[in-house]
Amino acid sequence: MIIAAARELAEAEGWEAVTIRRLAERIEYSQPVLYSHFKGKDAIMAAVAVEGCADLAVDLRTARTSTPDARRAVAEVSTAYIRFADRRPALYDAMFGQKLDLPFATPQAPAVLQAGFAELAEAIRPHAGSDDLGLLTETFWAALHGLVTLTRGGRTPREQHDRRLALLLARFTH
Amino acid sequence: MIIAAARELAEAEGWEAVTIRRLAERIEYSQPVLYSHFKGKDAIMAAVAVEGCADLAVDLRTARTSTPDARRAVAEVSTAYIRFADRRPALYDAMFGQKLDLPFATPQAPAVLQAGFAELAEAIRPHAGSDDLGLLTETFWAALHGLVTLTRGGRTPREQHDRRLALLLARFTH
DNA sequence: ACCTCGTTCCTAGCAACGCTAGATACGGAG
DNA sequence: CTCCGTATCTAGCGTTGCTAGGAACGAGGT
Repeated sequence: MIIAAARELAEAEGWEAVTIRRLAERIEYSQPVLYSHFKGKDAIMAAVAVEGCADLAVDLRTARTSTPDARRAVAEVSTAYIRFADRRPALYDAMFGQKLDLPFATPQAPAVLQAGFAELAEAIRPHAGSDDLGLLTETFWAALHGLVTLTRGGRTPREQHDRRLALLLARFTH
Repeated sequence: MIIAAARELAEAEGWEAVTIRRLAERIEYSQPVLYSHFKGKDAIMAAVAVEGCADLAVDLRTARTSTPDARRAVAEVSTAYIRFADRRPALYDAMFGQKLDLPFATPQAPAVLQAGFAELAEAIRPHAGSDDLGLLTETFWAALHGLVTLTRGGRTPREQHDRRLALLLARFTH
């Protein structure tokens, strides 16, 4: 209930509107109850983020397996990634925007997280050449993440988002 | 005084430690005085961010003009960018991390901001080929920004940062 | 039937936050 | 000597994350 309420509220009004008091009110318990389930607000956000990772992994997988063409697959995965960030800004924010004490690039990372990364890696693999797949995937991921955050923050005009993505893809596929 | 105090405090303890009360205490005035100079905390952060943009532009310029070799120039500019983000995390955060009501990719954008972007663009220009220089610069910038934020947020291990940058450069220069 | 005990939940409160209303001190202009 | 705009203050509002301490309640033993 707590996670669901936090997610709904965040997606509806943004994370700054998510307060312990409002969550408590919404689930019809008092505030201290939340602290007996989570260490604090950050832990609740982390839980929502993990849910979000699972969703993203699903999106990426269906995008990647939607076509046998290796070049189109990367494009599909990329647009799926960007679309996810675009349609679920609060979720994306919890996952990749904030400080978040989740183990990420380590074996203890949540499985859903590794699954999403693996989808990206599989899409990239045909274009890796002799480069290290893991590192290349991280680099490509960073580029996607940068496009998303700069556009979202208003640093980069939204209009030509597609053309920027095309430029990126042109440099990462061959 | 306000901007200087905010910047020092942010660089020393991070933005979450920067409160109006502490700033007021540090400059030895009462809190309302700050509100007669800035509309609110966000405006103070924006002012610090503009200062940071000027600093970054200087760093990028000296990096770009440090070598006549076009390929090395991009590399120098990139490492300068990353180093700036690494050594002044709070400043970088104010500039590109937060919501920030500054005009960015418009003619009204602060001159210092456009100056920094122009340095990036000049470094990229020799490798643009037939691509639109502005869009390509934005894309490259996004990739750098992604590398910075993912590493900073712990999403990507810091160790092989250099190799990731090398991969990125290999794809953006030719 | 009664007492005990762990669990679950609540009311109440702390310290800190961003921000604002209203009052006060002070200097130059008439 | 008065007036008035400016600069500054004290005090306080409403909100935040989080916690201390106590009340209610069901299971288990005597």
